[in-house]
Amino acid sequence: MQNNEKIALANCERKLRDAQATKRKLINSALLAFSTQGYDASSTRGIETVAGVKRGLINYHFGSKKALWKAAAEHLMSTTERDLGSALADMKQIDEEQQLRFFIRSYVKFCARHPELNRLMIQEGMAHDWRLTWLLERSVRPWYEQVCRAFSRAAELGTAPKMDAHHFYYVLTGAATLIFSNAAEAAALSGKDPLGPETVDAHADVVADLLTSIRKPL
Amino acid sequence: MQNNEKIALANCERKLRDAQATKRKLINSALLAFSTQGYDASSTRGIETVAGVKRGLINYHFGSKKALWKAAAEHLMSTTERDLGSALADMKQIDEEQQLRFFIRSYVKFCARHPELNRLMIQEGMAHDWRLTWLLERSVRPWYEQVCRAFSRAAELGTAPKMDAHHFYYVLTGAATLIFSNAAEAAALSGKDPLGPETVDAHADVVADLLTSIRKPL
DNA sequence: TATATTACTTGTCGATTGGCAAGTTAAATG
DNA sequence: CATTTAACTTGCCAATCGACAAGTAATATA
Repeated sequence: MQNNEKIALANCERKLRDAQATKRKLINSALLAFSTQGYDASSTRGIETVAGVKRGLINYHFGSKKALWKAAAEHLMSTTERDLGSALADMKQIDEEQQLRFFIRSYVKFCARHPELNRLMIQEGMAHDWRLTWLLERSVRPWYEQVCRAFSRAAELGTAPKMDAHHFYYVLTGAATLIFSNAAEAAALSGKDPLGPETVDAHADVVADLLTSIRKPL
Repeated sequence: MQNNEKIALANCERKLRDAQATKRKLINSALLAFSTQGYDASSTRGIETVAGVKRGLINYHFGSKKALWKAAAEHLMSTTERDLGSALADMKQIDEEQQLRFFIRSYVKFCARHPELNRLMIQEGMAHDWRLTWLLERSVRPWYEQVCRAFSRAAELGTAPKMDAHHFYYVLTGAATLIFSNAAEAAALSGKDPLGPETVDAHADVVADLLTSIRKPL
């Protein structure tokens, strides 16, 4: 009896796990398509093919293309909050004068690990439809205010250059991410892999040097 | 006779001008669609509707969607070269130590006047297909080398911050353009028009201050 | 063992896509 | 005035789109 129950439970879990695996594969494939091609240019059939699953499973598991986009965006944003959140927790352990520099370097390295985040923001930031509204309320506005607060604290300490916080946000975001968002172009221009560890580290240093008014320690 | 000839010539020119007007309207509409929605998400029927012309005229005047893209991109790139070229000619008239600052401010203000340029580059810079190849050979590579040369000259004068030219290119381009490319998002976050003259001028100052190591004159 | 549920599969629908071809219209030409 | 040409118009085509519905197969439950 107990044995049968365990087997039944294991089967149930395996079945659930397989369904979760299908959803996970679809979300990863959707994220790739939506961030690089945009929402309208991404076909559900193409997303299913890249995910390696049968046609129709998007509508079965998510109900619609719109719901798939929301699930994929939610997955990306929660991943972002988890990864960047732990970096920001580490930040508070270090010397206050170095915090802005640490923040910027962490942000640049995160953007290199997840270029799909900024690609999606670029795709959806140009026109104001339901997807930009969703992104703004779900994560962009909180993140924007967090960056502005970090900048204001650094400005009080004198570790940030003098400028308006709004311009700082777009200078930081643009300077930090374009080389990764446009990796294909950057690779063709330089001959090097923009997402390789050396380039990422060098870029993080450049952006941090520019956007902090004190020099990095030896 | 001479009068008739003049009338005939005028009629001929009017006919030709109307055809040119149709092509111009289609190119402007195509540029808007391709830069904000991307190539695949832009429909030829939609482009014709926005242009206010009848269905079928894209294939009549350009032959195919691909040829329309090339014509629109060529128009944008020649406009860019003309506008930025005159700014760069003005640059050589001023004090050499102020040239990098003037260059950056001119570039930022141009990007605000023509956000479709950087939007198109972002759309096409993510994946390496025939459109990125076309853009690279037609204009990106020459412009990239021009920026790198301007940076190197400024570095010799000591007016540029110390960094690799490739990183300078992407820091400048990203910092200068994201606030305009993502104007819908930036407007929602700040409540102000990112393309308005005050915001553009403030942004040009911020980027120029950051990317030149000497202060602006009184 | 019979039934129900979950996960997946497949056929089909109406709408939209880019492109072609056979038109029409009007001005230019001889 | 007859003919040609340039500019535009429209009907149609195969392919693809998102979505739905009617399946199948395997597992869970009673």
